[in-house]
Amino acid sequence: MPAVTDWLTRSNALAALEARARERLAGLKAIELPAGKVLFRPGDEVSGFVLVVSGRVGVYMTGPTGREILLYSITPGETCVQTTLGLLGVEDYSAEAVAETALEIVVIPKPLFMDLLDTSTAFRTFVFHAFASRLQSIMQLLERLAFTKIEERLAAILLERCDETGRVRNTHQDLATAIGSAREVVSRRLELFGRKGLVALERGHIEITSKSGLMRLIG
Amino acid sequence: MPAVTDWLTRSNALAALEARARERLAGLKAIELPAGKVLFRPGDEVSGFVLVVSGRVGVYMTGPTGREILLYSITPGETCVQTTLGLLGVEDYSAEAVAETALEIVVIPKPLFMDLLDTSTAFRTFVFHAFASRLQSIMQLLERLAFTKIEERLAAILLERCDETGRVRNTHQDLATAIGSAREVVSRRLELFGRKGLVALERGHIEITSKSGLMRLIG
DNA sequence: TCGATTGTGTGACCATGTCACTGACAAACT
DNA sequence: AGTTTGTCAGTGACATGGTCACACAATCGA
Repeated sequence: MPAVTDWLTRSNALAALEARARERLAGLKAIELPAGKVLFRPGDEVSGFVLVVSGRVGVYMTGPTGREILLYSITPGETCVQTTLGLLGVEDYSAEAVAETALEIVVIPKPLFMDLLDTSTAFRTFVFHAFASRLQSIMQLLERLAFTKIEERLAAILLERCDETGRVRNTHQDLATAIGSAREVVSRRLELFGRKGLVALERGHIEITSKSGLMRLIG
Repeated sequence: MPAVTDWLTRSNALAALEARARERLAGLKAIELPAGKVLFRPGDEVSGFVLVVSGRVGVYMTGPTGREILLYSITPGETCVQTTLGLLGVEDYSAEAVAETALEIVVIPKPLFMDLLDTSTAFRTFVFHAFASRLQSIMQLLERLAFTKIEERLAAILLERCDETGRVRNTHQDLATAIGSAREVVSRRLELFGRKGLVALERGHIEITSKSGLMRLIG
């Protein structure tokens, strides 16, 4: 068990919080979770409002054939709207949240959450914005899924996920999930990219050899 | 200009509103709009919170090829989350809202909206629930788009949109938009349904001849 | 070292979206 | 009535993408 962390101070998401609300939250400890831990599955009971302090969570939807789509990632300072939906009494649906790195999270128990919503303007604003921007991002995902070609989505995700040296530490399957496609499709398209000299393929990762070439594919 | 309507009384969405908040809203008049009116387009300024009192609004997203998807419909007592996003300062994206029938709407000006959010628990709850259930429905749409076959989506929309006698007063294009597909695809699939004896095709509408047959396709 | 697991490559096939048409029908106009 | 115009539906050809069924190579544990 870690020492009580100063998550409230570190979390700039709640920086604007009033002193009174701050006091109420001060007692909560951040919980540490290992990478790979499943935060919730379809049908789970929701016990509180989840705030990610450090690390990254992926929220996935799985189809009947086993194909998966990454709905969104939760980064530090963000919350899991899925659980918020549950707290507000909306039935949930089939999505799964997985810790993609080691995590520190804070769980605000439902009664405290409800109380803060009523009493803290800053907290309310925070929750509203979280909702709004998540809705926004889901709509963008929908738009990409419905209207954008694989080639473009793939190029975009490669550029998004590469490090400074241009290396993308993802398997083809990871990339396929991220863009809502199938592994085989990604493999084939990557091979094409390879033949065009845009990338070099290795087992488990990809080297981008022409960033500008990929960027041209996005427009 | 219609007489001041009693929209607040008629709208059971805000039935639980406190007396004080009710007073603030009492001065607002419902606005009547004709069918076909475009409520907003991408890039429009948002002046207030929109509540539909009667009629139905369709919110569509259009792709570069001209293909359209119905994101959701707004029915009486519901709000347009798109405008709410705007009010909360989230940039909006390319969606369009069209009156599908004649409408009565109420627009709560931004300052009053903000004030109600701060002072009325019931109003806040209403807005939160609106957000939550819209997010929910958008996710379901995403799920259908990503994982469900045309046949199933088409059968579902036919059953959803038929009247008591089994007639669906929609063109193939309407149905295609509703399920996020293309007109030609819907035409072909409908012809197949016809050959199987599930529907009879006419110009401008469709007669369902075997409800149970369509239901079997959904599962 | 020997499986077992994981990541990738491939071919075949089906479902769907797109393009480019055609014709059928209905409302409006002369 | 005939003509025009616009909407709606049917169709063939083709490209893209998802699914299935494999093969094979790299990696990792026991």
